Amino acid sequence: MLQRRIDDHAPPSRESMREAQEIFYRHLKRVGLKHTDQRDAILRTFLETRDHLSTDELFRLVRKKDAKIGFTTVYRTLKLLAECGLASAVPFPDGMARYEHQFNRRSHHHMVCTDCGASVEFFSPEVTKIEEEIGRKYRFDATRHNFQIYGVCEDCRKREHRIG
Amino acid sequence: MLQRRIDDHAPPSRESMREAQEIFYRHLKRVGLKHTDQRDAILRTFLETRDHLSTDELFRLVRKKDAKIGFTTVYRTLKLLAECGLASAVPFPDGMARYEHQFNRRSHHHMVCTDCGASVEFFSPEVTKIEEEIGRKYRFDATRHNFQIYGVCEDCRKREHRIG
DNA sequence: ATGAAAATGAAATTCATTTTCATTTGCCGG
DNA sequence: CCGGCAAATGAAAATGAATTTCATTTTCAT
Repeated sequence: MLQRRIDDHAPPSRESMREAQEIFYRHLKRVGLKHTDQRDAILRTFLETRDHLSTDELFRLVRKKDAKIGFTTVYRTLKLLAECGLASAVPFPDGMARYEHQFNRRSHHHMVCTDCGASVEFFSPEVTKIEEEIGRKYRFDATRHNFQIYGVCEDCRKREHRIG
Repeated sequence: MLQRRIDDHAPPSRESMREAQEIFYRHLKRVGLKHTDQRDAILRTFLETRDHLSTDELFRLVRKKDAKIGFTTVYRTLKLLAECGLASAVPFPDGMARYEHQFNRRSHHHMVCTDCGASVEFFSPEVTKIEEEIGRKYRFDATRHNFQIYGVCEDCRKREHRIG
């Protein structure tokens, strides 16, 4: 099931695409890795996509552009993107590792429909405040947090009502 | 890595143990399943343990009490416990399915140390308030939420300081 | 007690993830 | 521009948690 993402973010401009590539290349150089066409293609595909992608889903999208790119390369590149902060894992109830891109995105959280899998982003500055407070209180060096709300979305509730 | 849990909850009294068993048996009856010694032993072991257990970890604990109980039965029983609300999955960075028991526990969340894996519970009624607000706003029938803060705990920070 | 339905547990299977390895490619020095 | 070496690639194999299968045993309503 594709985890459709309902959000407020625009497709990336050529500008921001280049900016994200810069970040990626700088990271590669820093850890002594090389710049390749495959990594380029994978980054571009990833940034263009709004959904929460599993490795396999990203692989399928990449393959449409260049059938010679293998699953393993997509898998490894996704890890690199996560390392440099361009991608981050989002835990979904289906248990598969899913990533969303984080470039130029403001802090947000997800409501996930346990029925159809759709996720709606929401924004709550309070959540970030709680992270800070708790970190201070427990002397934890808090670096990130995870907040998801699970439930049934309006569409699914209506559908169930019609059927039931 | 065992996910040690630092919390405020007491070991279950004989009283509350029986209460939890009641809930379990009622659930079994409702879905037409049977009461067995194995399920009993697994529930008891689960309730007595404070850590966040993977299926395998619970299996090892159960096996100490009764070596004849198989992994499969533990796996299936854990699912049943989750179904009737006595157990709930907690997503940890190690990616394995981990459960904590929910009987007589007040709503809480976790700070997870990404270094040593320890988790500290914290309580924040605001988080529950946010769940309600967001649910109302987006007409989502919110049933539960997930909130974890990741970071480095004080002990690990000190240890790293000594080494580095 | 009896028999139908469910439970058990060892083994097999599934499937996402990760590693291996032979080959190809990027890139730094001259 | 060239040589060489470290890294990248990708197919295939390995891993390992989660799940299913199935022959046997147990529960429980009658």
